[in-house]
Amino acid sequence: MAKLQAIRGMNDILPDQTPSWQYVEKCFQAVVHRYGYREIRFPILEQTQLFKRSIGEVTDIVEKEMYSFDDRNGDNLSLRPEGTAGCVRAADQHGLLFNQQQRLWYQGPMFRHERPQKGRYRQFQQFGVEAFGMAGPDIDAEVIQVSASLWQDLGLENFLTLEINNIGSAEDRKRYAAALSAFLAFHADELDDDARNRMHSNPMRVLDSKNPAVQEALKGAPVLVDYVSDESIAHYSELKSLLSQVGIEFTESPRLVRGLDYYNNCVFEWTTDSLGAQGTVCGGGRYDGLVEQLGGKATVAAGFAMGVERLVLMLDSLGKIPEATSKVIDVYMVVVGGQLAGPAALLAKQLRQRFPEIGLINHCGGGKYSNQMKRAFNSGARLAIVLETEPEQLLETVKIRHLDDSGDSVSIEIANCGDKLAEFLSISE
RNA sequence: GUGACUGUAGCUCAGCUGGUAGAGCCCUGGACUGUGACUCCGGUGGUCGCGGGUUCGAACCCCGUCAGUCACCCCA
Repeated sequence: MAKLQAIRGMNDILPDQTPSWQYVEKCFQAVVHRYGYREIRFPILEQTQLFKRSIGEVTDIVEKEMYSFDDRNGDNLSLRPEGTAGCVRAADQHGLLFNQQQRLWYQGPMFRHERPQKGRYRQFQQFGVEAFGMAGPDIDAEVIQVSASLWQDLGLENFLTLEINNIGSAEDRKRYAAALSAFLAFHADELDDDARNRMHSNPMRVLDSKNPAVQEALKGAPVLVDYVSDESIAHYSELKSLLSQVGIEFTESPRLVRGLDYYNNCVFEWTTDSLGAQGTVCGGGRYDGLVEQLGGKATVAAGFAMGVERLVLMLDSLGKIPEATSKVIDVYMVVVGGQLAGPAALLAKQLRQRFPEIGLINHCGGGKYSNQMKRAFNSGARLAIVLETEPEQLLETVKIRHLDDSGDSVSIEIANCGDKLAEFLSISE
């Protein structure tokens, strides 16, 4: 029978890797806790309609990247390609939004059917925060600060740069898109196929084309800023002032356009050049119209999402994962001779009860002393407890050996094993 | 979705122009040694990603397919 393998772009995270992940998860949770955000969990599967109505019918994500299918009832469902839509749906459905302020965070797998490459997978993990019910630029600044705090904690602050832009209100963009669309149509023969396809359906996406010919043709194109309302501009400049006051550096990128339709006014991205082509580690912004668009009472909002794979990749390549995170156990028990299985299990039980915080592996499966000792060293444990007697003899003493360069060992009565362990591991009870 | 490269033991790889597969590491048994070592001897482990085709014969050629890597595209 052919061997089964994982689905393309869906990764197994093996024991050697999980410590890095746990490290990032712990940092993230510590940061959002400091800012008073509360965790929300919502399903991986939603009605396809939810994503169409929030992310946008003509976005790449909805058009060609969603995992959609009919379930047994004939309902069309999709694996979530991002978190915001589900978060809004859940929060609104349970009455968390109307006339309230909410600071929420979530974490979990997202799914997009893209061609996998470095930092881009079909199942990937996102962390995100969403803040509801706060209209001023102060919450925009706070959301950005949350992300900046995480970079600080992870030691990445020098490897990420913040880009921001003001994309105006939905109304502003509608007027601008019409003007841009007309401009592009006039210059259609200077564009490539991709740009021509989008010039009516989603003209703003043409702006960040990497094709030099297209960029050349865009010279003289209408500029979004000219279509943005005064109110929006005031909000944006206040945000910039706030960021400066808390010492967050940023660059303004007039071409920064988010790929999800629900964003408005201030949007931002954190990018790095240490990841190859997938430089965006975190992206977000305001989405004041989304709640109403999904059928709720109008509620302003802002948030971001970050890709955990990309963070872990960065941390690994930059050597920013502390070594201690992969430490698993403290003590390895070497058991020579099958007749000692009982006494070994009993001693291990007693030690685990007395020292619930330490990790102790009781060697199973037999094997000769030297091989067990090798495992003890490779396990990363600090101490080995050696159980060994002549056949037919009672086990009265055990040996505790330091697994460092000294290799020192002491022989002690089994009853005193716990005391000696506490001393060697500096455990105060 | 497009393109380039790749896919041989658990791991890293070799295998010349086609003749049914090797090395090192790992694991394991033993010898030696006051005992994670070194050295020596032995052992386990592969339907050569999968499926077709060409051939007397394919890991090596052809087609398809799956997966990996990177880039385009897109985004976290």
